[in-house]
Amino acid sequence: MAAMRGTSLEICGLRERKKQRTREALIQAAFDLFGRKGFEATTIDEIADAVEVSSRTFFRYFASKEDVVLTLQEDQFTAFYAALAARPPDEPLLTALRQATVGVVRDFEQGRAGTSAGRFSCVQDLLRHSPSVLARSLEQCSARTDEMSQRIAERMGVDPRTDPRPTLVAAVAGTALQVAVGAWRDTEPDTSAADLVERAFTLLEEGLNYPAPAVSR
Amino acid sequence: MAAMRGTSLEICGLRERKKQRTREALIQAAFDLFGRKGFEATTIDEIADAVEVSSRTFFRYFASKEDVVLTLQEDQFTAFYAALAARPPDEPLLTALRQATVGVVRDFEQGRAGTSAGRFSCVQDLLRHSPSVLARSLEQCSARTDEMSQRIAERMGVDPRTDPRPTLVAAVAGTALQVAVGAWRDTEPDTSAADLVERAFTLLEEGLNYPAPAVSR
Amino acid sequence: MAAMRGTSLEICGLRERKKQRTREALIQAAFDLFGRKGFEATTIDEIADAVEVSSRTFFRYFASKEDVVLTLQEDQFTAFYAALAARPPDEPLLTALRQATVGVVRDFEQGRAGTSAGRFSCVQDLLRHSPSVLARSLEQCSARTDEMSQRIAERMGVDPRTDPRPTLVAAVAGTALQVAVGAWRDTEPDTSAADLVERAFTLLEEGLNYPAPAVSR
Amino acid sequence: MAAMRGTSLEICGLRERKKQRTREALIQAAFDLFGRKGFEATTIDEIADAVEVSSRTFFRYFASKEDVVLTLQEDQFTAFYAALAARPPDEPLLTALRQATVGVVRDFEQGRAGTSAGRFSCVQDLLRHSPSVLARSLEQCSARTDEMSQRIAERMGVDPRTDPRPTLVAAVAGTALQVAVGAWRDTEPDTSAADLVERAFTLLEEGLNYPAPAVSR
DNA sequence: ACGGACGGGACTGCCCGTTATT
DNA sequence: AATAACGGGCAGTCCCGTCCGT
Repeated sequence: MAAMRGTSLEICGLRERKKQRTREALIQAAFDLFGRKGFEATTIDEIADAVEVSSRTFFRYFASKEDVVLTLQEDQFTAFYAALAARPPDEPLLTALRQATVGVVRDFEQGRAGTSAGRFSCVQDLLRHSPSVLARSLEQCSARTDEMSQRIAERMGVDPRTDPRPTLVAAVAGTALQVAVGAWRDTEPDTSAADLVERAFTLLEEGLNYPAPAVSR
Repeated sequence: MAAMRGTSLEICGLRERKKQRTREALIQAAFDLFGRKGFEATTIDEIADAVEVSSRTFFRYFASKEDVVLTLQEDQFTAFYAALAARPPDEPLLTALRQATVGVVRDFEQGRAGTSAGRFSCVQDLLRHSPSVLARSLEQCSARTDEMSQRIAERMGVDPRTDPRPTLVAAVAGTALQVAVGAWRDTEPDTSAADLVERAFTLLEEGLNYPAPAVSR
Repeated sequence: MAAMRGTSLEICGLRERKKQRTREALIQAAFDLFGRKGFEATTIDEIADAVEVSSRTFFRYFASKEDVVLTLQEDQFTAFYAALAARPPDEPLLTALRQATVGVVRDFEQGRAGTSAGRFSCVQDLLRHSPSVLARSLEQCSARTDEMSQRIAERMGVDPRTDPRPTLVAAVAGTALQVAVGAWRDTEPDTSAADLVERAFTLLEEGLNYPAPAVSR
Repeated sequence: MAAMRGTSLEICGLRERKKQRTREALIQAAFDLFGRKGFEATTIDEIADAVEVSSRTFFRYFASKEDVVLTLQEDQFTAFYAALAARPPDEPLLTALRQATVGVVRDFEQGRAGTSAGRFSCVQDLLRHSPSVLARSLEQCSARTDEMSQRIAERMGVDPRTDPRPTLVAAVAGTALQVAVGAWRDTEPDTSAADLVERAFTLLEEGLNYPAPAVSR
């Protein structure tokens, strides 16, 4: 009666399909409105109206207005985990993180990563101009730090509950990414975000404990 | 009518004093209620009622409920800037940051840093249990990163607009602090937060690019 | 500085007057809509829209939709307590209750008892057709029964905690009133409710233990 | 497909039995939850969850949350009608009502009246602690007053549409019952409800128009 | 028959602009 | 002129009850 359920791509029921369509429509409508009127000026009722559902339904799909935006980050995290797992196990840690991160950023930047990729720069704009989105994004990132720590600990072959290094590396790597993306937003539009990310991780690899300048002043 | 306003220490007017008292009373009442009923369960009306002002007045002193909590962090940043400036100029960068940070944390932890210090652990509890407070705190921290970058750039003798390193170091140092405080919250109550902070910065100084384990499993 | 505040009639500020007007307008609009569409079918938004305030404002004046209706009962209770206290102390109990009740009903029925009186029959309809209003009304009445018992006990010169009679009389009198009003709703529009109430109380005074009919059928 | 459905006693099918079990389980779960958290605070979802059905299914059995509670009272009314019809026709009215009422209460109180009887005191607890349940119950009682009036009118040999007395007696008798049960809830657990009911009806029979105390205080 | 999705209404809290009061 | 009360609007939650696919 239930033939083969397992692959994540499987979209058997009529019902599931409708849900996916509603969800995607909400995201699309939200991004449209955000782009046109700004994030704070867009009300949830407007988003819901655009898709012709009730605002109540919006909340069945997203816990808050910010969550629509964060959907994209979810995908990025997922992609990152896959990329990290694909790195050769004998690579030094930060090198592997750099390679994985840069690869994911490049994919999203160039729209190679599915539906959500095309909204990469749009999300960056929102993060730039809407404090509450930024706040939620930061929150989500730190919430993900636990999972990141776990994966890094596995790579290092240590226990994250006793060794503080995985957690620290996870957090620092996340920060480096944020700094790089932040810098990217401040540059000309045609700069490659991936390049800036690569540079930031390279600095990390080289160490940050810069000596005081030889000639003081 | 406004004679000589300039020095920040000036607390001459009767009016200013009353404002300070109202402000402090609001903070005190807020922390009392937060401690007793939790952050989200406490309404602004309750805080205002406890001090016998209107809730509208609350908003003259704080932009939001979260801001009451973040008052403390302001003090910490201020203290940190002073501590960093006091480090000898020939110290390597991360070493100076470590010394400054550890000193500030130790002072607050031990209640040596004025009125707000005694609420250090209370704030940590709020950060732990109230997502919105955490979000605002993270937001505030990244907002402060610009100023941090500037100070670090001065120490390094470079221009933060062309050299990405100060910004990266500022962000990474902030992250290290957060990770350490986060770890501290998960330990027994009598652990020293300052010690954990020191350890995190020491790891940073040593570099994070750990090699892959010799025996691959 | 504050000249003579004490009388309940005092309505000095422009503000208070506006509040009273808003409140009264909400009540009026609510009753209009209830009358036209029924209680459940009327939404708070509609009431608020009719007065051109936000629905949020509605809730500043009434805790719930039902509370609009119960406003009237408050006035009736207050009037009744006054009327009962005014009866000569040597009147038999049910007689005093009858006189007080009939007086109050007559005043309300004829619109002599302030603004709310004109809505007497409308409230009765609501009580009849809207379960949730009835429920709240009954709740309010039972809450008031204690107070009624107390007043009756005082008149009887007994203690209501040991003597069951005051409570019984209070409840029975309330029931007689309800029955009379219920019968009145089923009659032609120009019947006097007060007359029916008077008749019901007279029956109570005469005793209800009717003998079986002499000729059984 | 539906073999022989006619007699109400017929409980042949496996399906019907399951339905009865579900229904009974819902009632039981509802009463448990009402007792523990109160009526209002209990949601239909919780009741449904406790029986492991969807809330949708709940609505297949009961039109609303209140209906669960009122199930029991239905049985009591039915029993009362039977008891009243069994009284000798030459008994005075209130006497007959007293005998019938006391008998029914005694049966339920002692669990002699089928499944629902065992929940008698449970329902009383609900009536005691949840005003809204009480309200609903009163509402149902008033709804039943019409039927009661009819039966009483038959006994009196009059027409209830022209003679107000049957309606008044029906309502007053219901009130007396309520007052008695209310008083019973406030006494020690082992008091007999039936005794209190008997006392209340006796007071009614004696008349309530107590003279003013000879010595006015 | 069942249950997930949905609609929609009640209600609350936060925050802010306007406006009356002192 | 300073202050706070009032009102508005939006986010967000909860719950009831229905529609429709399975």
